[in-house]
Amino acid sequence: MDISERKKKILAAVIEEYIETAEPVGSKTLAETAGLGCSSATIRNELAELVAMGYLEQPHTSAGRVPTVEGYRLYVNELMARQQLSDEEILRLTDELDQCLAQMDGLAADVGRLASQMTNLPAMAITAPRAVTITRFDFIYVDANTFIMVLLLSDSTVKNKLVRLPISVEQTKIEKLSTLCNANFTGLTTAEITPILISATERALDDVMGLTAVAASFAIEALVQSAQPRMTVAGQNKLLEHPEFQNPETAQSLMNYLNQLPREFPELMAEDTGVKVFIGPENVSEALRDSSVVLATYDAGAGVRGIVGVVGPTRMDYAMVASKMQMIAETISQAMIGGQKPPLGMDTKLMLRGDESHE
Amino acid sequence: MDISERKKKILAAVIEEYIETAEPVGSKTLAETAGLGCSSATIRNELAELVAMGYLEQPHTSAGRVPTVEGYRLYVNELMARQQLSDEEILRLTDELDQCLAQMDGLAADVGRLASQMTNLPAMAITAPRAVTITRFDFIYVDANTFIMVLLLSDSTVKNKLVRLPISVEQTKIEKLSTLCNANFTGLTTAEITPILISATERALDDVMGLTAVAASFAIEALVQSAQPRMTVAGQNKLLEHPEFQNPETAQSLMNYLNQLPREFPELMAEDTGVKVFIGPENVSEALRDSSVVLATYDAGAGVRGIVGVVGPTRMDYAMVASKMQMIAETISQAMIGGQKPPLGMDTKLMLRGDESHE
DNA sequence: TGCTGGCACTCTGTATATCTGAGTGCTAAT
DNA sequence: ATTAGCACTCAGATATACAGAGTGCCAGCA
Repeated sequence: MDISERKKKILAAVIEEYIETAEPVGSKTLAETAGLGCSSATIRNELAELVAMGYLEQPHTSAGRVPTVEGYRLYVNELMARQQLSDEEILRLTDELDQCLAQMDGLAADVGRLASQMTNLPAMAITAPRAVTITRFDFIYVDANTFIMVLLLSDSTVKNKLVRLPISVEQTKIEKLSTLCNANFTGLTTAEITPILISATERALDDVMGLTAVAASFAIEALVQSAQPRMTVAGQNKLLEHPEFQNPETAQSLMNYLNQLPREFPELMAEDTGVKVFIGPENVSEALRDSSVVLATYDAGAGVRGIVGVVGPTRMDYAMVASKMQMIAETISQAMIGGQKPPLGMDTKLMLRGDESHE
Repeated sequence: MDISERKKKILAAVIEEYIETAEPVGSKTLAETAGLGCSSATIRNELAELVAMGYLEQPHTSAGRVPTVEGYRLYVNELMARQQLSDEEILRLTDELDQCLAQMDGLAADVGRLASQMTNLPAMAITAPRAVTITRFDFIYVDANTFIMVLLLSDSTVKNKLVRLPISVEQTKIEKLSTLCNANFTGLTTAEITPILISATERALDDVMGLTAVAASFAIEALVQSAQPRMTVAGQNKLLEHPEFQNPETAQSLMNYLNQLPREFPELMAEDTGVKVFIGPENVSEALRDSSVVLATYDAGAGVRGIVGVVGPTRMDYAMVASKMQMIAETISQAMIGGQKPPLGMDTKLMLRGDESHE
């Protein structure tokens, strides 16, 4: 069955009104607010048909109409106008992002915080790094009992560790360790740094102090850590602001879910880019069946992908949320790919200076 | 006025009962459960006196009694028996701590998570580092356009940064930069690294590329970052489990407070060591007036102090919470001071190995 | 054929009245 | 001092009445 233009208009009006008020919306208010030139009776007829078509429903015989999942879905897919962000918002957004891009490590947390702040909803952020190897080992000899290990990873991040030894060791030994590590352990994945390889290295170094073991275990730790997606949840308090979570049980179950998310997030991992909206039961997880999730995927360069998303009531301002999430994702992608990786190297001001002097 | 032994017993019984049930407790239940050999009428008389003394109160004429702040205070100070932790709990605790001590950086977050988990309450953790200086600069030359800066700070942490240059630079230049930085910027606080000093260094290096600026700004950034206390909040979802936060508004205001805590936490900073209990209005912050806070201070070595605390209803199991917090604080202190700083260097297993070979 | 005004009907949420029971304070007896 | 007993109080639960928002449908109108 086809859906007429007017029905679409009415459906959109119902949804937008419901998003604002969280109350079932009736024919009368629609006739007054939405500017379609017809009376409440006509609208009632249309509403009845929209109910029959499955886009709306009534909580009970004499209440207004409430959107169904199908209604929201239609709205999100076809009807809603993606909101234009105000200049002020865009400014604020880029500003905040600049700050949080300053340190790569806190990225997940900061992006999440940002998304939560902008949408007034709880947000989660995941950075999903790809498999990584060690590009280069360096050992800085501090004193006879101390050296610093520095690892350059293939994704251009650097890890370090201060190592204190219970007994002294000569600098030449450390230098030899460096040569061996660079020869034996670079370019390898976690699995490829085998105990056999380690003990071979140990023999080559004539290592009685376990130096190789320190180096190797730190290398593996760094690789594992990099391979581990960082996940954070921010702004849980925002949940309680929405009337559908006034019931403490509902709120609690969702918060509990969010708090244990890190362990089972993979289901959320969208494969392709862009903004995705999951409405109510469209969510895989049981705990999200009464909520909606908006996810945006961003590209952090070097094949690294991240996800930032928010959770809220099915009645959420999809237009607003979706456009903000898209904006966040795009800005991050641009900053991290287009911007020649400012977070890793130097600040842009300096970059410019360098460019000028090169000119 | 003096408080008799029996009154103390009754007060403790009331509080313990109330902690369990969250309901005003009456004379009859008291006569039955608490094993003091007297009838409900006697207890009624005693209760009336306890009310007069300010340790208990009645929500209304014909309800049971509820502890007042003074009642809780007396209980916490004198009456409660610090709970003995079970072996299983101790084991679990030390186990978890071992894991989270592995990386210093996540310490605040992990300690918070741990405290929250063990007490079933929202927890916050703060690491408060003292002022720090740079002990040593190292520059690792990767290729003509890239080098890694490594800073060893006076608190034995290491910071690093990968620097990508828009134009090439010779290794000798980097080496000279290293010498100059070590000469000019080590041992200084943020304030002491002045623009004058920086530009002097710039001239000495004949620096047209802004290398000095990169180095200096990273140095300052590292110092500032170290000086910034790390604060986290964990387990906010636990809040909703307690009946006093069933009212969404109460819960929300407290959660909002917790979420913005990082900006105004200093008031919480207890000056001296040990476990502290703040009951209801004893808290400085308005938002905490209806809740209680239990704080434990731990010593992370090198003068670094941290705080871990939980927030909950005034009706909380002080005995349980206080002993667990104390345990957490003690374990961390021991691990970080007694244990020769395992988080910074090598794992203990290795340490032992080293010791043996030295023997 | 499609729109509209009108009317009877339905149903929830709120307000009001009633009831129940836990718990008290007090008094008189031990 | 302690206890048993009794009348009293008050919050919370249950039941009832009420108002209002919204519907469905019918009959009249363009």
